[in-house]
Amino acid sequence: MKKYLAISKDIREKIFNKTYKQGMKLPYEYELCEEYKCNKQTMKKALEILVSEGLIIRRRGAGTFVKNTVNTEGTPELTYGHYIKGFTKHFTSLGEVETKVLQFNVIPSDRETADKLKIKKGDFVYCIERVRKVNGIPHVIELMYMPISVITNLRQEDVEGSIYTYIEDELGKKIQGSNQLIKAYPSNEHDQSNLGLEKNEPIVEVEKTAYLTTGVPFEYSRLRFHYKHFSFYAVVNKM
Amino acid sequence: MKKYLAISKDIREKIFNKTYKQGMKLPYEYELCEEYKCNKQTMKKALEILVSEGLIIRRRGAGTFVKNTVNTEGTPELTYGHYIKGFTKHFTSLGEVETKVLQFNVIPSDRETADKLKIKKGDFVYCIERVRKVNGIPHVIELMYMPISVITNLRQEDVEGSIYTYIEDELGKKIQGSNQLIKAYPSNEHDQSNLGLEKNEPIVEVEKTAYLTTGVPFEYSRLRFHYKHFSFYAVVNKM
DNA sequence: GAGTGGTCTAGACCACATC
DNA sequence: ATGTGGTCTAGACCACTCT
Repeated sequence: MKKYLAISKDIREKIFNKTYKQGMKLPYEYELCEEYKCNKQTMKKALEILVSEGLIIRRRGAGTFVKNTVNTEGTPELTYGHYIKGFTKHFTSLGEVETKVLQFNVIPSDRETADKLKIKKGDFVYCIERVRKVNGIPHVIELMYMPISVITNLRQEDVEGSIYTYIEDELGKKIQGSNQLIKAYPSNEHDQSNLGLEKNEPIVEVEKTAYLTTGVPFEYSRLRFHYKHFSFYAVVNKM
Repeated sequence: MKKYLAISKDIREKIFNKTYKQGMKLPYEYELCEEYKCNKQTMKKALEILVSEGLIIRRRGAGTFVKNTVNTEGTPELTYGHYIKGFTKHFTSLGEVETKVLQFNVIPSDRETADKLKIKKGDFVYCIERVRKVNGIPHVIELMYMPISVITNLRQEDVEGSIYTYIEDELGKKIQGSNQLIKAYPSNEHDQSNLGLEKNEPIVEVEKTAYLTTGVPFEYSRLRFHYKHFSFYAVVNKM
């Protein structure tokens, strides 16, 4: 285990433990270095993680403090947040994940899909449409495109389960991350019937391009969430 | 200017310049160190910024590469994104910002507002409701609460302009950041008449708690955006 | 095996808020 | 003026990818 991750984990726990309470000043950097037997830079890196998570703030000349706004009760991390591991792993803690496959075809890519996936227009892609439910409640309609040259031999049974698990465990490829554009729209009839929405109720669309550690894009998708099952929590630190 | 910011700025420009093109390998770390006459750690910090912006990826044993998904044409940064500087500064490049004040009162805080602002229920807060327009087009209805003990002597003319400018320039206080929860909802009649929405069109609500560098919360607000004028771009890197 | 980037240390000096 | 956290350097060693 990397030292800076171990340290940040320990201090994070102390914040949730209320060993370090809201608004409280943490020991000075050099004291923490002694406590954890590490160098200044390592401690800095550990604390930077907690800053980016919105748990602490650091002020030159003053010290390091637990933020007043920390929610030490239930973590609000049921939110969309860092959804990179895929739907299954993200929601599996909440209940039973079910998948209904609406479409599973191989088609020639159109201009936009080809652009996003950095392939040639007309190159074949999987076109997958699925409804994902948690405890029987529909959360999202996923419309995904994946190049058959990258994600090889995808089968119906993989599509009914976790595609990300297939990519990582079966194909042995590593996922790097994704770019996501989040917007809201009025729902259409397709959304309404599949997600159980009223006519005036909206969806939140996430347009997502995901790629492997090699830099190769492997997924372009449009995820249409029931508005009640989408929230995004962001911590914004100035500069 | 900090060295690592200067370096990351220069390399960022080279990516947008196409001096470094999509998918291209950057020089090795030690070569970049020589080029910019800096230490390994400083270069690492500079490149980390570009990683977090989604412009490059680094792979141990392989090298540093410009991402294939970089949009080197128009920056998509008209998005909500890092909206910390406040609406005025964020949108001022897009056109003329107008503000219509619907409410400007001092009221006793309710339980929820007091909790968020870490004050006692009943402590007085400014209650401000404004419609913000860009080039005459309404973008958002802002409903804001600020403790009168923190944001002192706010006047009608400040509320008609930029409150953030008042806080920083007149009061000389520094803004640290904010926590934001983003969700979509069907619009109500108030939204429809003020934002020019049809009955079936939604809004995106941002629930925001902002605080000063001292850790003191100074703003709790609910921003209701016209759905066409809200988008959020996120780069998610695994782990 | 060669060559990448990642982690960690030790120490000098700087910028900033107020102990 | 003091004492915080921030930046920068120099160098050792480790982990991973690609032949």
